[in-house]
Amino acid sequence: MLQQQPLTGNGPSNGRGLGVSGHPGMHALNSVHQPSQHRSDGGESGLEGTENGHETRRDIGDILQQIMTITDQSLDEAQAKKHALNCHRMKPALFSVLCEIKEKTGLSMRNTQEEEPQDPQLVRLDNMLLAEGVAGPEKGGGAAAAVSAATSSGGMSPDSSLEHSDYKSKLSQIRSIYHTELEKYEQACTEFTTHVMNLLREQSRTRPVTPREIERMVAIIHRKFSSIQTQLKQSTCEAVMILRSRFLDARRKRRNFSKQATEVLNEYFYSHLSNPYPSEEAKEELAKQCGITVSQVSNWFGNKRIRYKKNIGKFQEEANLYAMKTALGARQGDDSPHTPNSTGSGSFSLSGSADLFLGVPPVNGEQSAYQMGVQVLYTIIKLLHTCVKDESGDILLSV
DNA sequence: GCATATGATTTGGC
DNA sequence: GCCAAATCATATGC
Repeated sequence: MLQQQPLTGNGPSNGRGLGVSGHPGMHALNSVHQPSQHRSDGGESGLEGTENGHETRRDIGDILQQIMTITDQSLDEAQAKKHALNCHRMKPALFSVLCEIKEKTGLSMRNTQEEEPQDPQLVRLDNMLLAEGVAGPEKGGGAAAAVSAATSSGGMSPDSSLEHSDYKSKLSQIRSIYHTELEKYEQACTEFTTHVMNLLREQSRTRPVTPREIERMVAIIHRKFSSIQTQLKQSTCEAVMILRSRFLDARRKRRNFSKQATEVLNEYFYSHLSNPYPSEEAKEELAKQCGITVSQVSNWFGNKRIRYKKNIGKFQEEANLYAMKTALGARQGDDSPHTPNSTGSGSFSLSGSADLFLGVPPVNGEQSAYQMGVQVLYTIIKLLHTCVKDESGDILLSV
C-alpha cells in the first residue's frame, strides 16, 4: 500500500520519502509555506508544518502514509485519523493533486469500460418464465396455455379439470415464491448499492470520486446481483418443469376409466367381437358416452384387441357376461353405437377366438340369435361347473 | 411390497 | 393414417 506509484511517481525507495515532489501538483504543494499551527490528532502524527522544505516533504510523505495505512487501523482509530486529515491545513492542496492524478487514470479507465451485452441465458430464462406465466402480469395465460397444449394433444380427459386447478394453484405458489424472492433480491441490491454510493460520497470528501466511477461501481454490484438473480430464475424454471411433467404428462397422470365407461366399451367390444373396429362415428359416440376422447377410445380398442387375442381364455368369462347383457339389452331395444364397418368380413381373425369357439361365424357383423343363445348356455354351464367345484373342492361335474 | 390390470406411447408394417 | 405388437408407467388389489 505504501508503494502507490501513481501518487509518488518514484516510490519510497528513492530515499526522498514518497517522492511527491516529482509530481507537478506535488511540486506546488511542496512549495506551500505553512507555519506550524496545530496538532490535530494530538499525538505523534508528524502533521505539524515546519519552515524547512525538507521537513515539508517529509510532512506530506507522512500524510500520504497515514492515508495508505488507514484501512489497517481499527474503525475508531481510522475515524479519528480521517477527521484529523480532513481538518488538516494541507488537505485542499493534497486533494487537488489527487484530483489531477485521478483525472489521468480516469481516462484510461474510461477506455477499458465496455457495455456488456445482456446475458443470453438470462434472456432465455426470462422468456421461459414469461411463457409459463410465472413472470410478467398475472393473467393465468401461461398455465392456461400449458394446459390447453396438453389437452390438444389428445391425452387429457375432461375429468382432469381438478388436476388443472391443482396445477394452477401450484404454479401460483411458485409464482408467489419467485416474486417474493425477486423482491428481496431487488431490495438487497438497492440497499447495497445505496450503501456503496453513500460510502463513495463519504469517501469523496477525502479522495476524488468521479460520477463515472460511482456508475461503474454500481454496474459491478448489479452484475454480481444479476448472477444471483439468474440462479433464482433457473431454480424457478426447474420447479415449473417438474410441476409440468408431474401434472401435465399424460403418462404420469393416467387414470382408469370409470366403471360405467369400461362397461360401455366392453359391451361394444363383445357385441362386435367378430370385427371390433369401431368406425369414426362409433368412436365419437362411444367417446361421448364414456366421457373420454376419441383417441382414448382408439387406444382402448387397440389394447383390448391385442390383450383379448393374447389371452382369450382369460376373457372368455367376461365375453360371456357381456354377451348375456347384450342379449338382454337386445330384447329391450339395443341402443349401442352402430358401426358401419362392423362387418363379419372384418380382419379380426383369431385362432381359437370366441367366434371359432362358438363355431358359427357372425352374420353381417351382428351376433346372431344362435350365437347369443350358445354364449348364454355356455355361461350357465360354466357357472354351474364352478359352483359344483367350489362346494366340494373337486370337480364333480365335468363339462 | 409385489403382482396384475390398464391407459398411453412407441415402433414398424401396410 | 390405421393397426398390431411391444413397452412404459401408473393404478389397484392383495
